[in-house]
Amino acid sequence: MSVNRSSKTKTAIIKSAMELFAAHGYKGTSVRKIASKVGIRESALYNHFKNKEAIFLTVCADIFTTPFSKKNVQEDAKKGKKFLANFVVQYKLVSFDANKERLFRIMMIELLQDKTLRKNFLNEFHHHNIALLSEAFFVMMQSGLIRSSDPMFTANEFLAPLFYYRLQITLLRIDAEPTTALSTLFEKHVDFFWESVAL
Amino acid sequence: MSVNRSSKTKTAIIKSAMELFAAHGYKGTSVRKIASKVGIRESALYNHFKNKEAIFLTVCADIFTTPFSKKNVQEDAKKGKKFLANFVVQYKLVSFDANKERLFRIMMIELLQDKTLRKNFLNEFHHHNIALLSEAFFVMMQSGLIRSSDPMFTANEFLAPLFYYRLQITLLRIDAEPTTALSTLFEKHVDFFWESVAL
DNA sequence: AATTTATATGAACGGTTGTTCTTTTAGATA
DNA sequence: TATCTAAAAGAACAACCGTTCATATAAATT
Repeated sequence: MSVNRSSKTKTAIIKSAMELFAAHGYKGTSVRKIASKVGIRESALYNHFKNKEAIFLTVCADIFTTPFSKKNVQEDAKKGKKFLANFVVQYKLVSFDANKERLFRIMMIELLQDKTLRKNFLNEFHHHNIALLSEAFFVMMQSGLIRSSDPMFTANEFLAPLFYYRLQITLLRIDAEPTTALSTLFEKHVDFFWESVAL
Repeated sequence: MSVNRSSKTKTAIIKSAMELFAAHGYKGTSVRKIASKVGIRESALYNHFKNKEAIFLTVCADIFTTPFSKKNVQEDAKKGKKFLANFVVQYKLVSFDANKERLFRIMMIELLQDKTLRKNFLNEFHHHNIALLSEAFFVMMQSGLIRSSDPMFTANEFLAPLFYYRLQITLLRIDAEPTTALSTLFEKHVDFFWESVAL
């Protein structure tokens, strides 16, 4: 099948493009540099993608896919601290995943320039997590596990440090600097947070 | 004095350049667009600045100037919650200052692409605040105002949400969306945090 | 008022950008 | 093996980039 060769270079294009976009952003990445990295000419790219933006959109396709499902939140939240610990473990895994990290870099670079990305960040990334955590905290409050308060605000206070630590890790890893000191922050955050809300 | 006319256009260049850099980043801002916004030709820019980078560096000159001085921390920290409330008030003022907001946007856009900026962010922005807060929390712990813990970690937990809220405000304001819901988060954070650490 | 000095203009440069086109090449089909 | 098809190459394009330079202009100095 001719599909094989075609899809093979298409995959190579996406891979190379992702690395370049993550390093230099959309404007800083030219179609020639992508093609060169793949090992083909720039004109050959157009056999696989309509234009540069199409490449970018394909690269960014699952930039907001999240491991956090709303499924079973009502039940899982009753586990209290264990629920939060599990949430943080998954958040940490994503933070240290090479591919997810590249997408995170792209997101942070384009976040302030691309309105669509910005909207998706707030909806898919922020609000999704806040909604999930809010629901969980609401359950915990009703179950008497934590002290009563505004669940959404509690969710914000819990999520914010995770994002900040992830950003720091990303920044350090760009320059290949060690992140060992930061990796324990996630678990410490759960302990600190739980101590402050638990009844 | 000829200085007058010169410095007038130089100021205009910096102003226009800052707005464009904040909106479209370094690569997305051309010297022609800066000149056009000022109302002069691109060649005239070079009478005031050596090159594009010199304009950018001038714009970014006080990107990391902070209202938080280490002066009197030892004494002020003894006020406990009031110290934190004051810190947050200043942080909030900076977040809603139009000029500081533009610089913050530029910083966030270039942070993942410009190594120097990244280094300065970690040193001047992050570590500076963490050092200041660490010192304050250490004093509070010794004074018996808050429960003993790692001061630096406590500082991280206190600072992280502030940054996250500021980022959200920035993102919303780019699209001219209301930020009223977010403006109260700063004060709520102080209350929430103090309740979790106070003895 | 005449001269000097600094700022603005307009054209031009070499280079890069995204994209399109025709031609060549290589793999799949018959 | 001959034919068809899809991917690659190579050249070219118009537009834009940062920067330079000779020239014109307006302001400041004498």
